[in-house]
Amino acid sequence: MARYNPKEVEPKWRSAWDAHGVFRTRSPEEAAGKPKYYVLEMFPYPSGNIHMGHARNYVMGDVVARFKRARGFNVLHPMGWDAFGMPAENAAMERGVHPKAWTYQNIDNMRAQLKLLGLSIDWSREFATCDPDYYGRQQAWFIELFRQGLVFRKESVVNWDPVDNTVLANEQVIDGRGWRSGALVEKRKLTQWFLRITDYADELIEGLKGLARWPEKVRLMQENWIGKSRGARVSFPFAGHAPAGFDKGLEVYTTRPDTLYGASFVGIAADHPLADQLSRQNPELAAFVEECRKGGATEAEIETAEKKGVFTGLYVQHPFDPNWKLPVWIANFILMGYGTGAIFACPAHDQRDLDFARKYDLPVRPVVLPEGTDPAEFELGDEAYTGPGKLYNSQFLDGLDVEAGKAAAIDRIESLGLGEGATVYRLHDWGVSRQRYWGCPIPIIHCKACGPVPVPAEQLPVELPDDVTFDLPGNPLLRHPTWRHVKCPSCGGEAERETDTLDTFVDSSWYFARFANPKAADPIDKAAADYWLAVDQYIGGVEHAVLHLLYARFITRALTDAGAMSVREPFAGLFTQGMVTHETYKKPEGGWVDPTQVVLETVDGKRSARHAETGESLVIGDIEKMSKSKKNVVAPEEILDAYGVDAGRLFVLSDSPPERDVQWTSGGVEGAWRFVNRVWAEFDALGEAAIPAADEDAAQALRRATHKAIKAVTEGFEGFRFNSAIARLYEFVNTVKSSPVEQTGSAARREALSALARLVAPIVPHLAEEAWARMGESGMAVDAPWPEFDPELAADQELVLPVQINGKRRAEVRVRPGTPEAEVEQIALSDEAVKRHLEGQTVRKVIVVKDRIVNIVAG
RNA sequence: GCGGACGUGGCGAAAUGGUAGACGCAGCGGACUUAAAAUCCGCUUCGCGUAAGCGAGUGUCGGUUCGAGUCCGACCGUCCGCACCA
Repeated sequence: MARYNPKEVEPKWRSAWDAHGVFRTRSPEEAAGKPKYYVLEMFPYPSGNIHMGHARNYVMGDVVARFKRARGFNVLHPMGWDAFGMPAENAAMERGVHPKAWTYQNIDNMRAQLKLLGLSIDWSREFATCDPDYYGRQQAWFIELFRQGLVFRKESVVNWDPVDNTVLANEQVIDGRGWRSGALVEKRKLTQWFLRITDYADELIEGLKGLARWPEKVRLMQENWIGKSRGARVSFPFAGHAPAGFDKGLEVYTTRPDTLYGASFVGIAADHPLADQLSRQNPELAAFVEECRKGGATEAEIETAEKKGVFTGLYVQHPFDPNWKLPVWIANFILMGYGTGAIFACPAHDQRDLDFARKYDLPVRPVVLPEGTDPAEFELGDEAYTGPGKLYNSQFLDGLDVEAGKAAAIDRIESLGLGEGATVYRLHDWGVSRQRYWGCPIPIIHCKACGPVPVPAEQLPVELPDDVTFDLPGNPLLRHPTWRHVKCPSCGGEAERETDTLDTFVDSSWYFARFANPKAADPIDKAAADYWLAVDQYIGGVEHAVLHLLYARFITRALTDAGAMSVREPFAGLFTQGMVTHETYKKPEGGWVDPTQVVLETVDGKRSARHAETGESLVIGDIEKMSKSKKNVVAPEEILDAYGVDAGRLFVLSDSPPERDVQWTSGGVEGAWRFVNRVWAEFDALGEAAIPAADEDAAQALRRATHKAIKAVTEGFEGFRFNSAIARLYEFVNTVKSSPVEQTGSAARREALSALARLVAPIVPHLAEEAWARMGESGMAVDAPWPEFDPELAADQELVLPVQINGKRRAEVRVRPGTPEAEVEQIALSDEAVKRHLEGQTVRKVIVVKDRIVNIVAG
């Protein structure tokens, strides 16, 4: 009996899988009749190394892929690299390596690391988004969308990251800081390329309803992000002379047109064009606008920020009453980026408006009366009333409830020609221009005569030049001596290439479709995409809940509408997995300590830590996501080296539900390693032939345990409850081990082990192969069909039913499954312990839940 | 402020409204060993009790139910997302 040696076993089986090409994806024809299943994990950025978080993500996907394979699905499980982006340029600037060399080197390194994990990936489909083969196709569809008007150019105020020297999308600004650099974002005016995601805003919200296998949380986050609101645009005509460009009045957006008769003033954002215009003549206004700009909508200072404003001196007319004049204020709480950047204020029914009105002593006029309130007694303190009620003080709206009032007000506004009902989104069009080198060149040529002209198809891909320098800040493409100087494809005149590159989120918004046929001449092979898409199970971190997952849904729709494929939702099932965390350790005087340097002890239930070398006692810190800065990182290689891949794969799945964070502990991985050995020991002890067991009852019990385990584990994998499935496997192994069926060659035992080898295969595939071979099976475990259970054997033959008296468990009775209620009642009532507890009481009622429980109500 | 999730032993966690704590970690006891490691066996929610057993127990308070960790309401706490969104 030899101890299981993963260092020999694991590479052997990986080679065998390779040699037999078992993970090569089968075409629909080859797979004849098998249903397809597309499993995909969010592809990694090639940062240089696979860390434990990657490992957990890819192992989860691999368990699904292997399980579905065994269950008879034709599986697609590919891998690629999200390879464009800033870190490559940072490396170039810091270390002088070329971004391309750095990236491909990292890919080679990480591919090798991933392969060590024994993943069932079809590596023949691999690509990186920085391959000209890939980004050239991206340029092709970009041009197609440009022709369709989904790509456009406009000057706008953009988020400028002063550290990365580039523009960021709204989605990439977090608390006013760049998502990658962490630098405070500045506002700049630039002409940029945009994708018209707002055209799909409604559809993107509607589509969420059909995504039954997405986490509710992610659907909500997307819905909130798109932020649809219904209301009205209303123009307030200027009283007297209208400022230049505002002949039609000042257009505001409101969701409460029913409260128009409660209007008190009209407010505009500090960066509203009108504020701009007025502050040029009025230093007081200019000073206020400047103050707002500085305070910025950046930080959490918003929370404490006081409502502030300044009167412009202008008045507008109320839309329903030309004689009613409302003052126009510039206010710091109005955002240019939402609606029209202008509002009408109804202080009685909006908290911000009320705060403002109280501060500047503006009128507060209630127009919504809560149910059952006397109009004479209804007064407002410091809290606006935003609830339901009947409109009053409102002329033609009097007596209507809020919803009817909105409709009536919109009707009137429309008939007066002053506006219309409108839907407004928080979502803005997606700015995709980045002033960076290491990205997909935007395939446009700017010609003074012809304007922006797409690069002709035969000139694609527009490749990045290799000879660039990173010694100066800014975009190296701008400094390249020749690259951008070209002839206009339209008129042949002197022209310039666009030097901006695409946001890397564009690269990742269609890669899943390219995997259907990564060698296709077209960006997307329609037949292949229609066969494989949607992705049946997508797995990744929740940090992409809005960014990547929203962009991918949008691009999929856009490309489908352009005829490239047929699917509208790219990801039918989404699973967001938790992170891998680790306890942190620090020196009393500060400074983090690597876990490998820490010795842990438990004395009288108290845990303590000390430094392995210096003996210095350490502080046990919080459990946090593994990160280099906290030094609480355990590299996958260390684990593979010590315990083998399988133990590592087992542990990352065993200790927590997959959607939750899992805490890495050395004890936990040792437990997984013990399990691997316990499983192997059973196979190692196996005899050759199948002979009848000596003990028929024990054999039957083992068979029952086997079929129960198959049922439970199968259900666990189906339901993404890997930790529960693993617990059932531990239980099963304990049962097999302690079963008195000691004849290692008995039929019942062989059946148990045959099932065990296949049940553990998705999680510990190398061990499963070794076990399968030990059993003398022909072929590999990876190709073996999933075990089926016999429902009769999986069911209990005898049940232990608890008997409760007044809800307290007092006894238990043994019955066969399916015993009729009346019979169970009799058995329960005649039980000695039950009788004892019922002494001196009358039985009022007996509830028997078949095969579950007996509850006797007595008193 | 708005929206959402969660709260169970020393720890990670299980429990279609039906025996709370499966499984694992840590701990304790034992076997094997000259010894240790490894391995194997047993115990391990808390309190009282030698034990059989009794009592308490899933953040707090209340409700629905024969029966609530699970459903409903209020509160407390933790985490996540959005945040002056008109």
